[in-house]
Amino acid sequence: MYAGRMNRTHAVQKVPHVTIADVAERAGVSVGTVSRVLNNVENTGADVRLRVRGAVEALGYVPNHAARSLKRRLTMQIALVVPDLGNPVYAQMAVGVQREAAASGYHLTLVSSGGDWSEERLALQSLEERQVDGAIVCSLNVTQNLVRSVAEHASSICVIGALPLDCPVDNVRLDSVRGAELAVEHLVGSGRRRVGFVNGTPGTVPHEVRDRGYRQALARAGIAYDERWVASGDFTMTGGYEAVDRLLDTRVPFEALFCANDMMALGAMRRLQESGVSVPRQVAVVGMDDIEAARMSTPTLTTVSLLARERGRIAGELLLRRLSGGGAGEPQKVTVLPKLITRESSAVG
Amino acid sequence: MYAGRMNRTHAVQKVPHVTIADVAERAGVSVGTVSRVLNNVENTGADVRLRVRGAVEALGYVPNHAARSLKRRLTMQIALVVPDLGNPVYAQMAVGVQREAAASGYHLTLVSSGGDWSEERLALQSLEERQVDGAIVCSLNVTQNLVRSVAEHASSICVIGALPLDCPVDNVRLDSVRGAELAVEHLVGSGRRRVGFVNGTPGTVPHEVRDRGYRQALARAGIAYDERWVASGDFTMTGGYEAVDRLLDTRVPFEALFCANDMMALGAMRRLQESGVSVPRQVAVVGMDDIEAARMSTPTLTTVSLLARERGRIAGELLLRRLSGGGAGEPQKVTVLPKLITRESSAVG
DNA sequence: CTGTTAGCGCATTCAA
DNA sequence: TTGAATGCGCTAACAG
Repeated sequence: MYAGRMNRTHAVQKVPHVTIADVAERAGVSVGTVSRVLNNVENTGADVRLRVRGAVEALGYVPNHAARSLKRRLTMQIALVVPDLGNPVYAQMAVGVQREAAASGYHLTLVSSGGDWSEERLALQSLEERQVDGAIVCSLNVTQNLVRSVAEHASSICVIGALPLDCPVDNVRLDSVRGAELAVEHLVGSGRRRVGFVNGTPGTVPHEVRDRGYRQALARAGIAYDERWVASGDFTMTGGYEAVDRLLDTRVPFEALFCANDMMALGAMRRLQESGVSVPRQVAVVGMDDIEAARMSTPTLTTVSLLARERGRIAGELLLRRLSGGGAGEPQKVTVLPKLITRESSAVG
Repeated sequence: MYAGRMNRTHAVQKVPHVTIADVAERAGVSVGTVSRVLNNVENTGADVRLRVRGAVEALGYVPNHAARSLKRRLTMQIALVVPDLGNPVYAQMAVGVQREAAASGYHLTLVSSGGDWSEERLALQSLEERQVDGAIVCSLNVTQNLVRSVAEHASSICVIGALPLDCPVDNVRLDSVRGAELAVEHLVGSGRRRVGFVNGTPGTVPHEVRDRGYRQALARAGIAYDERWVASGDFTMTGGYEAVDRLLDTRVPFEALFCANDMMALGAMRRLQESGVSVPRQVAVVGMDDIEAARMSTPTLTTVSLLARERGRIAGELLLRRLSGGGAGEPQKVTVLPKLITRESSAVG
């Protein structure tokens, strides 16, 4: 029956919120003056300024964000919507955006949509609620309508990734076809002409894109496309492992291997090594993504970085520029070129 | 001289903000009623409810977050402060918090402090500005004073990691000593008694902690501590590689190796394999962290997970519970036990 | 059950 | 240069 005294020990003592009015009183000026001093606006008398600053200090005044937002119609917050924060790619993207935002005094709100389209909708709604001044959306599910509806609300928005044509919003995209080309060109450039290819899940966009890059690079090098060099995995390590299994079965020799992503490349290398095939001496391998594991495998994996952090940084830059410009201006489109990162798995000799 | 027409094509057409008053007028009711309907509060007439909902729909009304926050003194936002979002550990932590927050209708603001203490200060300030209702701080720099000052502002806060004694805030910590013990126990349990140890940078807390776990586990197994089994790296892959170099030089045989983190374990395995030592047949290896690369190495790496996501989840849970409880109640302390994840690098036989 | 009204804390207009 | 007054959009307390 001692319940009456429970939870009292550390009870929160409500610190009476000190407002701009308290500061004004203490400094012997009006609230308007305090506001002006705090925002360094208009000419304010040196003495008054000092008294106000003193009162702020003494009272421990700290401005109320909600009130300021309500009045200014600015939250100084932007949102980033990604499918899955747990995926290192998106985590890196978040870092890029965060840095850029922080540098401009903005805070970042993160929404991990889980690929769920209703979650995305929800996130964009918070934008409409003016909980944030703008948003960066990275998702495969951004439909034209979705973006349109938001854009019409006069909100600033930037999309990372593919976008339906004719969407009047800022956009950062990636030339992934060029990425695949870079990989193959690198392999061919080191004198290996029989270049195998482990692509991802057939029917997906990434599959399509990498296929195009692979074919174009070969064509440009004057090498005929041979489908016996090509196998498909499901973007997992096991998928890569088994794809090489099949490639090996055909007994068609190859001296290089381009894999649609690093995980499959790692699986592929494992399979090759288990067959006694030396990487890179007998077969050079190149992956795509530049995941952390690529730096730690044996041998370390040559790969094509898709520059997630950089794309995040650019998206942040575009969005912030738009915000500072009042939302006006032509939609900006930026295309980022992937970058080849050379490591041991494709070394020559 | 056509500047006058520049940037006009896509000029933002300010959609006149539709407010609760507009809805009220359209529905033929008062603003109070609209507010009640929107918040499902008190009994409202079915017909009125319908008319209001209709008006909301027709006008495309969306509540203004700032105004609501100002009035309710609640932002429905919480913050997470981590040293570096780019570090997968913290990214995972963020995922844990985010999930928990989203489930309760809260948004997550992320602050990557870069280990910079002033950044942390800044983050906590946004807390004081009532930009967020509460914060989770994960950092080595949380000083007692810092936490105290914030706690006094009646804000809810939860710290992940070590905390000065007597800090009256919620706290989630990790029993890392036990983590090291788990690793060594696993090794010893598989019949290997000569357990080498690659520790991290001497003089750091993680070094201290793992050392303790290593010694305790050995002692408990009745194995004498032998310093010739121990080397130190700097938590990098190269560090692990070179540490094994030294271990090999001493020519003191060992049949198992515990490494203070996965990166060093990967480096260690590489060095062992280059010396023709088979892992796990001749030497079993266990790391710590469970980074992505641990699942992709050859052999895959047995490791001790520090459960970052889980800690984030728990921290979120504690914070949200406190928020819903009005901030009152005893500070909660939760200790998470690391988890052994068995893979190929420590297989028996 | 619903309408009216008074602020929440601040920025900003208009006077002085 | 400064003070007074108004309202941002919404919730909640009070009347009816």
